[in-house]
Formats: sequence, C-alpha cells, structure tokens
Amino acid sequence: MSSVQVVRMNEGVEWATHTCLNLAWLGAERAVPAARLAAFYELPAAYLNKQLQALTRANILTSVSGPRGGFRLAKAPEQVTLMDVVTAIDGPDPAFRCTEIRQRGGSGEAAGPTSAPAAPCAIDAAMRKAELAWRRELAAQTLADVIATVESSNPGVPDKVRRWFDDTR
Amino acid sequence: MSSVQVVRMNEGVEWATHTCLNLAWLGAERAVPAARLAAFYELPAAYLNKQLQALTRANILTSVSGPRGGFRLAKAPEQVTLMDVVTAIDGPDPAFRCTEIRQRGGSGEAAGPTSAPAAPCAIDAAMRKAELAWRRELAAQTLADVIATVESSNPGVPDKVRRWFDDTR
DNA sequence: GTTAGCGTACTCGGATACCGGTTGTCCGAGTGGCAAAGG
DNA sequence: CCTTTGCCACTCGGACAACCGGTATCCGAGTACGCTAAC
Repeated sequence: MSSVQVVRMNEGVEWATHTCLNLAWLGAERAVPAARLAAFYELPAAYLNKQLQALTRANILTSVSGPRGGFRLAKAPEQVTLMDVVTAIDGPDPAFRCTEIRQRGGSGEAAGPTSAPAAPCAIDAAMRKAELAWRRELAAQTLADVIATVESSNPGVPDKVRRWFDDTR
Repeated sequence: MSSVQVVRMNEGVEWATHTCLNLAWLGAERAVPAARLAAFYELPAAYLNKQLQALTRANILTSVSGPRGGFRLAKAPEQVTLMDVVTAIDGPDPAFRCTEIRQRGGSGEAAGPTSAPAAPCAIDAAMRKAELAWRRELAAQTLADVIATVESSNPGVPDKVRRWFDDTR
C-alpha cells in the first residue's frame, strides 16, 4: 500500500545501456539491426528500436537504413557517459519540478507588491543540489569504465557476445 | 516528442515539504487540519491529506482525529532529513531497477552450467552508485537547514505564515 | 451551582474512480544489393 | 565477360493503440467539545 515506488526510471535505460555495451564489443565497423540486438536479450524488437532511435538523436549511435543497415556506436566508449545515455532515454528534465506553490494562496497576495523578486525556492535548491550529485556521478562513469568492470569480473563475456552475434549470422 | 521527462518525481513531495516547513514555523504545540494546510497553497485538500498520511506512517508527523485535531511535527526539524520526506512520499525503491536482462537470451544458456554465480551487474552497480550519491545528499539536508536558508534570504516568511494561520482561525 | 450524560460536528483514514504517460505495436519511406539482360 | 538497369528485400523512422500508476475524490470510523438536564 505504501510502497508505491514512484521515482521509477524508464526501463528502456537498462536495455539501452546493455545494448551499447554489446555494440562496443562488436566494434564500430559493422552495423547491427535492432532486431538482432533485441533477440540477444529476448526483448520486444520494435520497442528497443524506439530506444535506439533516441540514442541516435542524442548522437550516441549512428543508424543506417536498408540491407546491411543497423546501429553502431557513434563515438568511442570513453566518450559516452552514463549521463548521456540516461538523458537520451529518460529526457533532460530534472526529477523534481518546483511548481512554485509557495507563490500561491496565503503567501502570494498578502505581501503587498507581489513584484518583490522572491528569493529562489530553498526546497528546489536542496533538491537540485542532490540531483546534481546524481548527475555528476553518472557523468563520471563512461561506457568504457563499465566495460572494464565487466571484463575484469567476467572475462569471457566479450568473446561470448561476439560469438553469438557471429553464429546467428 | 523526445522530451518526455520520464524520471519525474511525485509532485506530492513538493507539497509535503512545504507543509512540513509551515508546521515547523507554527510550532509543534497545536495540530493543524489538512484542510487548512491545503488552503494556504490552494491545493486539493483531500489529496494533500493523502500525502500527510504517508508522512504520518513514516513517523515524520503525528495525527490526531476529531475537533481540534490535525497534524503536527513528530520530531524536531533537525531530526528530519529531506531523504526521510522523499522516501515517505515516493517510496523506498530505487529509481533504477535492474531486471537482469543479461541473464536471458543469448548470454544465458550458452555458458554451460547456468549455476555459475554471475558477478553483479556492472550497470546496476554504476546506477546504484549514482543514486547513493543522491540519497546521501538528501540525507545531509534536514528541514532545519532548509528553514535556515529561507529565513536568511526571506526573514519575513515565518511571521507571515503564523499570521495567516492565526487570522483565518 | 455542579456534574453526568448525550448529541453533534469535526478530523483522520482508507477505499474508490479518472487521467496522463510509459509500454508496446504497427506500417510506410528510403536504401543498398542482387540478378538478369543487353552490349 | 563487363556494364547497366530494374526489382526486391531489408532496415530505420515515426505514427498509432493499450495498460499501468499517479492524481484526485469521496464517504465511513473515531473523538473531543459543548449543551442540556437532573441532582
């Protein structure tokens, strides 16, 4: 009843990040269709396609249409931060939106000339500060960092990925 | 089209926090009904009531029924962090939920005995790290800190609040 | 005058509808490759 | 054998529907106050 998990982040973020990792392991030479990328994780292809389009708009991937087409990384993994990916999928807006309710009702009118430039909302500032820390932490981690972590704790993964995408040619 | 602001936080967080500030300025002696607290910001009373119930469940407020009833702060403002408020309203679950898609499809079966205890998901770890920074920042700010900020940049506010709640007795 | 009892009005609390947005799906536009035909 | 040309299959891209969770609302349970009436 009370556990309503509201701050939920878009689920496509997980898909997009994993897919970016796979694309990095496969190299930026050949393009991989969305359908194949989706099949690797048994995801709905059309919906993953939607996420990849968002990544393309954000210049994280490049897309090429037609046969032999697909997606590939637009930059080196060192150049793409997790913040970039999250922003591309989840949008650029902050989680906490100050709607300035303090200006309404009781506090608003009674203060004579409303023109008094109210100081910035302290609550908004505090929330913004916390979100900034979150963004800074996300921006500090690149795809290359995540790749390094995976390869160190699970060295076989890159080969396995390459093998799978080659076999099911 | 692309700007879909997905990570949005529950709007009630703003209402709840502002209301907590007002309750702090009014003192913890008398209880204030949800209807009056809502009227101050011209908010829908029944819905704010819902948020205040959540704060009560989290032991941030105490509620008393009947005439002369209402809500009051359960602790000193120094004892309540913004993290407490956000958790009470938005729920305790993290924004990023790792669904472990990496276990499915191509990577899952082919690795012989699936029993191999896969290392923790690196993406999940990175996201969790960022969220931890966010939580730490929220936990570092108490209601008292926010109050101090407001009173320093806008000294008249506390009196104005008290006056309004006294006048509309 | 005092006190016990009752009615009433006010408040929280949870159960109940409504709506916007994420999730999921589909079809059209564009493009490169392949094959066949002609030189 | 080489070149050209037309067709076709494959891919992205954005438009369309469905389901879920936040938004908003309402009515019932409980309580303290105030009034009345009896002692």
